[in-house]
Amino acid sequence: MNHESKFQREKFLNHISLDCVVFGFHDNQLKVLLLRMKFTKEWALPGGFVKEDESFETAATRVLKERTGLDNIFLKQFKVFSDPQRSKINPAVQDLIDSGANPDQEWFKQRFISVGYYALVDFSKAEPQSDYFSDLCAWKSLNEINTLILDHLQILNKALENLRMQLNYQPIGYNLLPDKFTMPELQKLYETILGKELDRRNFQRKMLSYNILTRLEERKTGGAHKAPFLYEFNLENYQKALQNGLYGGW
Amino acid sequence: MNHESKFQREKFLNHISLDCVVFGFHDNQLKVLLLRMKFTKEWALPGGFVKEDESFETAATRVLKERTGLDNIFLKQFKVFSDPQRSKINPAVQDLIDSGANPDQEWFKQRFISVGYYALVDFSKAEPQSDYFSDLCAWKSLNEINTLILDHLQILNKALENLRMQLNYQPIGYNLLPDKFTMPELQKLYETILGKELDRRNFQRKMLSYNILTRLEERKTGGAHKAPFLYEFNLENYQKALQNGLYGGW
DNA sequence: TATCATTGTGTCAATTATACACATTAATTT
DNA sequence: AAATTAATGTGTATAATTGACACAATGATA
Repeated sequence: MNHESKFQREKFLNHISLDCVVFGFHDNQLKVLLLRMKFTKEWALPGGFVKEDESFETAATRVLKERTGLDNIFLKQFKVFSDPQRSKINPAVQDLIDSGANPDQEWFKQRFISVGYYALVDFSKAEPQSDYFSDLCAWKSLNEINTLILDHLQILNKALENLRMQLNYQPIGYNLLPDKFTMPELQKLYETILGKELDRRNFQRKMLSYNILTRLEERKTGGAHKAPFLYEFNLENYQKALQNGLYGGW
Repeated sequence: MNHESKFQREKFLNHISLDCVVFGFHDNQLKVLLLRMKFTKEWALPGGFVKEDESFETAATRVLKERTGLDNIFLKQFKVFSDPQRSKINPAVQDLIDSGANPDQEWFKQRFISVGYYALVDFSKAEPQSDYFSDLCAWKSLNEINTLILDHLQILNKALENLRMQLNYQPIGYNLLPDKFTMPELQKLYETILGKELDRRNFQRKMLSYNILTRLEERKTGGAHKAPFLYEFNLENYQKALQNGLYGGW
C-alpha cells in the first residue's frame, strides 16, 4: 500500500472511474476478487481512475497489475455505468472521513461515470493486494457475495451476464486455467460459469471440434480414479477463435 | 439550430462526450446519418456531451431527438473510445476559430473520452437536423463514406462490427423497417448489414422459426412481379427475443 | 396471350445436436 | 491380491437443423 499512501488526485481525469470484475476459478468455483473498505468494512470491486495521458485500457491494466501482480490479463470492457445517482453515497468518502485523514474528500464527492471491465485470471498466479482504501483483498465465491458498495453488485451481475454471452461466440479457459488441465476441469469451468450441467461426452466433442486444444501424452495422476489426459491450448488457434468467433450465425 | 445558438459548456461534464452511429435503411442500402462541419466541410458523426444530472442514455436519447426528431430509438452502447490522442486535432475547434465566434475554444481543446452508441431508426420517419457546428445533416451510404473527422471512421467501423454481431443473437428490423414490410425487404436488410447474399428460402424458414413475425392477409402491390405478403413484427415475441437472445450456444 | 422476373412452397442430403451404453482404469476396500 | 468403486475414454442411434436446390404460382409488361 506504500505506493498509494499519497493519493494524488491531480493526475486523474475528473468524473471518470473504472471498475474491474476479476474472475478466477478455484475449487470448482467461480471466484471474484474483492476489496474490503478499511473502516466501513464493506466489500467493493477493485477500481481506479484514469490519468490524464492514459487510455482506459492502460488504466485498467495498471489497476489489475496493482491488485493481482499480473500482466497480460484478459480484459474486456462491457458497459458504462452512468446513472447520476450511482455514486451518491460513496463509502470511500466515508472511509476517508472515518480515517481522519481526509486528504481528498472533494474528489470523491464528485459524480463518477464508471467503465466496467471484466478480467479473467489464473487464480493460482494472482497475488491479491489491497489498496489505499481497503485493508483486505480477497477472492470470494459468487454465492458468498450478497452486498457490495454502491452499484457494484449490479456491475458484477452485468459482467457475469456478459461473460456467459462470451461463451457462445468465443473460447474461454486460457486465462482461467493452469497451462495444463484436464477435460473434466475445463467442463467444470464452463458449467460453473453457466450455472448448469453439461453432458460430458457432448461437451468434449464440441470442444475438440474447435481445434483449440492439444492433448498431451501425460495424464493427471493422484486422482482417486482413472487418470484423465492433460490438455493445453493451441494458442495460435485459440487467438484465431477469439478473433473470428466460434459460430457463424448467419 | 436556434436551441443551441448559445453553447453552454457549464452544463456539461468535462472530458466526456458521446458519438452516435445512426443506421437507417433505404433503397436497399444501409445509411448512416452524418453532419458536415460548417467551415472545414468535413463530415462527422452526430455527438454530444453529458449534462451534470444526466445518464449517458439520457444524453444519447436527447442528441438523437435533436438530430432526427425521433423518440424511442433503439440505442446500444458498444464501446468507449479513450485513446489520449483521439481528440488532439479537433475540427470543431477549427470551426470555432474560422467562424471568429470562438466562445468556448478551451472546452474543445480538452481531451475527450467518448462513449460510442449505435442507433437503428426508420429512415422514412427521421428528419435530419444539423447542429451548432454543422451546416448539413444527411444520410450517407456506407460505401460513400471515405473519411470522417478524428477517429469517427474507426467508431463507425466498430459500430458496424457490433451490429453484425447483434444479428447473431438478437432480432433486427423493427427499428429499421416500416411497420409493414415484405420478406424480401427484411432479407435485403440482413444482406446489406452482413454484406453478403443469403438463400431466399432458407432465410425465410429461419426467420419464421423465431416466431417474431406475423404474416398479414395483405400483399404488397405495385411491384413489377408477383405480389409478396406483408409482415409485421409480433412485438411481444420480438422483445422476448431481444432479451433472451435467439440462440442457446450452450 | 405469352413472357419475364419474382414470390411461395417443398424436398433431399449433409451436418450437427441430443441422449444414451459400454469398456477401461487408478485408487480404495476387502 | 482380488474385488469394488467412481471416474474417464470412446462410440452409436436418433432427432433436429442446415444447406443446396426444383418447381409451381402470380402480377406486370410486352
